Amino acid sequence: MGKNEKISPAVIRRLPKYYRYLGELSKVGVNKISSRELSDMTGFSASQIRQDLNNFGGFGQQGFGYDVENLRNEIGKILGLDKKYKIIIVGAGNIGQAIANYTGFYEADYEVVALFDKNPKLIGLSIRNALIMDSDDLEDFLEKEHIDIAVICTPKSVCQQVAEQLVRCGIRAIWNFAPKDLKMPEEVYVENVHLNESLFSLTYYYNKMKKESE
Amino acid sequence: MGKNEKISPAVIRRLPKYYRYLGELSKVGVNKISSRELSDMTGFSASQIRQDLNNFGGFGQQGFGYDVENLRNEIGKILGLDKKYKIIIVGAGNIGQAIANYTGFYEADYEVVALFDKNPKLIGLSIRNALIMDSDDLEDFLEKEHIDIAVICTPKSVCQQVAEQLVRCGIRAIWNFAPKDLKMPEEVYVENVHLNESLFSLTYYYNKMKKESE
DNA sequence: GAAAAATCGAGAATTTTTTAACAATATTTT
DNA sequence: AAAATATTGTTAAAAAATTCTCGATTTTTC
Ligand SMILES: NC(=O)c1ccc[n+]([C@@H]2O[C@H](COP(=O)([O-])OP(=O)(O)OC[C@H]3O[C@@H](n4cnc5c(N)ncnc54)[C@H](O)[C@@H]3O)[C@@H](O)[C@H]2O)c1
Ligand SMILES: NC(=O)c1ccc[n+]([C@@H]2O[C@H](COP(=O)([O-])OP(=O)(O)OC[C@H]3O[C@@H](n4cnc5c(N)ncnc54)[C@H](O)[C@@H]3O)[C@@H](O)[C@H]2O)c1
Repeated sequence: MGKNEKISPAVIRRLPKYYRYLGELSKVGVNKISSRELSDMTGFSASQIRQDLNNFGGFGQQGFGYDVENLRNEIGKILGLDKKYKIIIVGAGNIGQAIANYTGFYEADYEVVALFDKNPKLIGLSIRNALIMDSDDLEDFLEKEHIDIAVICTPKSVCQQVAEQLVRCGIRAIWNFAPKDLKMPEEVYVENVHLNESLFSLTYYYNKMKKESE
Repeated sequence: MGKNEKISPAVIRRLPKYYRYLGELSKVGVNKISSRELSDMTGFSASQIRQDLNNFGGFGQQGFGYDVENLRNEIGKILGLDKKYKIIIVGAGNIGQAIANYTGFYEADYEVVALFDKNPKLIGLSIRNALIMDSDDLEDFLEKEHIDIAVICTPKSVCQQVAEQLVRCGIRAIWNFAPKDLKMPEEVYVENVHLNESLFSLTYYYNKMKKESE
């Protein structure tokens, strides 16, 4: 499937956006799209879009454009959205519950199988078919069930030790919401959602704009 | 304060990370740090750290390093974390409530002043001193109160119209959690938190690693 | 107190990413 | 059916980001 070269992270982060727009187009019955039109929608340059896609193979047709449904499927396959993923969430507080409650990852087949917490008041409750379990039972659970992705929603004070426990039990993909960089072995991929950093960037640009408009 | 050139977004996104590590160092009593040590902690190269900081002025001392507390303050000033910000949240569902409940933006002075929702069951409730108000009262509220940042936590179907309403009422900074790109005039800064895209990237790298380890 | 080591800041070199150019190919028009 | 138009894929050029190098300066060692 495509070329063997290393694909830059910037490319990978643009793919989900293409995928989303293609999904919207598909939904409203558009079945052909050019890189130029996609550029107008996404804000990325047409050239960049073509370049990005050609990292993985030629999905378009010269003189014509791209078939919306086909391109969407191809990008989905590249990202792995054609497969099913089982997820657990560790830390069933504000963020952990919000994610468990979320039904909008529909585009792909993600299933939150269980949550884990150490707070006895939460243990035993359910969120959309997923039970909140005692975090003491985490290791036993992971021995029995195959889980693809673990979401860390604990306080930052314990996120590193939780991550290490997860990795010991075979987890290789972590979605980390705690504001700390996990130190992990190479074979584990960590995707951080650092909301503080996002808000701080926003703050910088907010102030910059205010200054400029003075 | 520093030079007039345009600073790249990549630099701005690294500053909050430096700021966080410096805060941690400060807390444990370290008061001197070299770009080399900061490199070991953050994973960014020492050269890049020095280059980044020199966009804003020379905060270090040759042969010595950087004063932790001083550098942290300087980065804080660059980001604008020395000022106070009033925030409202539109959409008091899962994510909106999670953010309102969050006390971890402590590093700077952010205050969630109010939430807005159209669900009568939510209107009137309070989250940490912030009242959930009727979204019909949003415009009146914004006329009276000065708000710096609006957080959009509504379903994506209404996020564009909500954003337009906010901008009409003078909002210039939006933190958007809805999975859609807002079309906004130039003078409005939008910081997107697109969790779907983050999860899709994670999925790509998870699959890539699995393939490589086969 | 002189020599050695550490370190920043600045500019140069390198690498990576993005944009532009254009030949090849498909569609549409006349 | 020929000409005009549209559009991709690919290669080249340009721009941007990162890393390297090194002189200047401070601290540490002997
Ligand atoms: N809520 C937000 O808006 C927000 C924003 C930015 C970052 N974060 C980060 O996300 C994480 C979660 O935030 P939150 O607001 O949901 O916090 P929270 O306090 O609501 O939830 C944390 C949960 O983790 C549980 N927990 C603690 N130790 C545990 C352990 N060892 N094993 C399993 N569970 C454990 C707690 O019982 C609690 O239920 C934190 O690291 C926070 O800094 C949250
Ligand atoms: N929860 C998650 O984990 C998650 C993940 C990714 C993206 N998101 C996005 O974040 C947004 C919020 O998600 P959520 O899970 O909190 O949803 P939610 O349904 O829990 O909350 C949405 C809230 O918005 C309110 N609302 C609807 N229309 C409104 C309007 N016109 N004005 C004011 N309020 C209005 C609803 O009454 C509801 O309380 C959505 O766009 C969702 O796609 C959420």
